[in-house]
Amino acid sequence: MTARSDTVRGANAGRSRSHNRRVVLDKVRDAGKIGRAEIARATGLSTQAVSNIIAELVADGLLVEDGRRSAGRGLPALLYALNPKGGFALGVEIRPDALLISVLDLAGQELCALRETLDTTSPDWVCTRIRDLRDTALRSARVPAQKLLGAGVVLPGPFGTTGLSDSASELPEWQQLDVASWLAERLDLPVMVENDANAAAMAERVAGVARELHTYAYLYFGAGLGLGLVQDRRLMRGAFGNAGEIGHAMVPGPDGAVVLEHAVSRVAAQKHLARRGVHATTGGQLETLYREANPHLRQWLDRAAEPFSHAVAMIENLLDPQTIILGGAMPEGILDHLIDSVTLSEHSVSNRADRNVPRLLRGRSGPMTAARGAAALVINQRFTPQIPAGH
Amino acid sequence: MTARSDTVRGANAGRSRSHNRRVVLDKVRDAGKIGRAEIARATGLSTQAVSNIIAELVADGLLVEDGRRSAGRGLPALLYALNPKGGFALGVEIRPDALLISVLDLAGQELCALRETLDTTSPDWVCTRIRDLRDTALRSARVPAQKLLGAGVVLPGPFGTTGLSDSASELPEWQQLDVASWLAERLDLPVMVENDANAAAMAERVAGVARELHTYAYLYFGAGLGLGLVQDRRLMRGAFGNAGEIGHAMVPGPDGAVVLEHAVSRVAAQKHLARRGVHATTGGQLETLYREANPHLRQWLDRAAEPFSHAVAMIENLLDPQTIILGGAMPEGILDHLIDSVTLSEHSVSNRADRNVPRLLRGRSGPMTAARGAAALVINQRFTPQIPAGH
DNA sequence: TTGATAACTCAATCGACTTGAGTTTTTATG
DNA sequence: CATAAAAACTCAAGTCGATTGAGTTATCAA
Repeated sequence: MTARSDTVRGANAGRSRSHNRRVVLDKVRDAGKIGRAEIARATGLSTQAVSNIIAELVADGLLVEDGRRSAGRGLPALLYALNPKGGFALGVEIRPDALLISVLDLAGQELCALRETLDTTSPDWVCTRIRDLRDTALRSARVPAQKLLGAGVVLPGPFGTTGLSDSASELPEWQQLDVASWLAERLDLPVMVENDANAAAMAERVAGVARELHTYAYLYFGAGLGLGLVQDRRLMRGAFGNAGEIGHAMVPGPDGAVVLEHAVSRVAAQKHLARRGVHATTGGQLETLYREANPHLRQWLDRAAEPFSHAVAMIENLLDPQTIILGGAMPEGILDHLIDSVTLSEHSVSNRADRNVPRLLRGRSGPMTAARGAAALVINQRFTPQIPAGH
Repeated sequence: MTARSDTVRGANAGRSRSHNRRVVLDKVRDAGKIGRAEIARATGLSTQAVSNIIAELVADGLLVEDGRRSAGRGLPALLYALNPKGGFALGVEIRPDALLISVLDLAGQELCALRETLDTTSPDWVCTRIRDLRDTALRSARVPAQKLLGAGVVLPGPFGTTGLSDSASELPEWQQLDVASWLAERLDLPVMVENDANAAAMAERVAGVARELHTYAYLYFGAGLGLGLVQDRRLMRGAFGNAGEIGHAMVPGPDGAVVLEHAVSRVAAQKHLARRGVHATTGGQLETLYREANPHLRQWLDRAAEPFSHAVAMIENLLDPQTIILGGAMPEGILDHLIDSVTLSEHSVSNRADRNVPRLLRGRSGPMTAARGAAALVINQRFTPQIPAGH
């Protein structure tokens, strides 16, 4: 499914321009407002080049002029900012039981979120549903179709047939398909496909706690537990697109080694509760139980702390991220509780004096993170210089 | 020590050319011999552009013409190959007790390897020793100094003050220093600094089992256990250059959770043997014990298998590499034994039908891997297109 | 023998960045 | 308050490097 880059492409004038557009957009994005001269200094481009690129971006509607700023002597700089309405992205999350749609603007604001239950998951049927929901969403968000920059699609990983494939719960009919090009043709849009954790990581980068981070990990609570890895602004996907399958790692727990996601995940919590006669099928119910300080849930949290701490230590030492973000389909209170209850290893490369970000953060994107992240993939791509790869 | 990229640089004609030179070199390297037209097709450049670049590379001595190849009709292609003598790299490994030097040619062949015991490790003293050994090595390898492309330096990680810093065993005087620029000035060469595992990973890419791989992990047996991560030809260094500190991960073992490198590392084996009255301080002694089927060593290997298997599973599921390479200061027989004794989890993203590389490989670079890898960093850099970053 | 095919070269063109001179606006200074 | 320094920006020319298209050469197949 996920072809890997075996050859890197050469550069030419056109590809330089496209790279430089991204560089400029990225700089504007992270500065908020910024003048040409400052961009030129930061990027090593001449002010003239920046001027030309900005003129183009303004003409395309991606940037807008936004005031002046005087910094001491000299002509005050004309500032530019992102035009949130300059482009939009469609996010699609396909689950075995439901279809979720999100529309984001360039600034990462969610303009519309839709959800629909799926009875069948055949690609053709799902595709017609996506098209319907897309149209509904665009109407409600008042977004003209031609301003859609692309679509991101989240499918349950892992991709390809691997030892983790567990076809019962997943989307067997989709595994054989080159989803990106299949959907691109039918939606008439560029399409990017990712797993939930990677998408969620991008949601936080585009409009969440990771806005100013370039290297971080995102622990995604879905059915199981996934990890999205961002290194230097780009997703680390591994050789086959399946990096981050942390849920199956064995970690030490209170009663010996356990599979991480058997100890720390929403399903794990629900099973723990069910065995004690407490049934919580929705996130809302879990949240209520947490607020009511349900003793069984507390017990589960207490038992989850140790394996969770080991997972955090493992991620820190293997990946040396700026921070680890927690999010996904788990009530915020519970995520915060996990963060508070973790034993942060002193024996970690992340235990450093000069850090300016907490070692753990809770994400902001809430339960629709994956669909939102799917759209964020598209937006992030516009802002992140790529090494052009593959054919 | 390791400044991180906060801004990506813009492209211009000159930087495009430098990118394209790397792209062409990389293609020649992995094809062995190749003609202009094929490079053009593979990279998306015009044949004319490839011609110009090749002319430049030939003039610089990096490529040589190497025969013709006829593929059916049409003019047979003039083939080009790397000129191994077109450039050389110096590799330096600085350990608390010794200094190791390696000189590689462009093809990754080692022309000279030197080792010297260090009594003191003050930067000034070490620097003079490096200069001396460099001169000796260049003389013995008959390499003119002006053909040195740069120097790679391996220092014991982790970099910066972290929870893993264990200053007793390391090089405290070096921690405060910006080693790369400090040495660059004194050696009058571009200098790159990495930890041992990352360097070792590059050694295998430049002239070992990873020649044709782009995404893999390297488990490095030094004093402890480190992990070098290569994703899409580039080292994954984490936010602070300390990614891959796997040795401190807690993994399940035969008697409960253990620190991985307490179970699987050269020091672990030596301690195990010492407790049983067998003293093996050198790699050679370990190798002899292994060949003699020493029961204590066998017992250690048996006990190491489980934690090692967990580590492998963890790496596979977190990073989805093409393969995991084992190497470093551990006798080959023992590495092979570990590879044979590992229980490869079926429950892994690496368990896939379409793989064409074994899940585990032993590296080829032997005990001087890190110094050799240091030099390989320089060579790899010439071949690997970079996203230009930072100021 | 002849034509198709492929690799390669030459010369012209083009796109995008850089350079340097000049304009405008603001602030600091005497 | 006048003036000079400083900074942002624009204009026009120059340069670098890739592309394009026509032309040459060598090989193979019919």
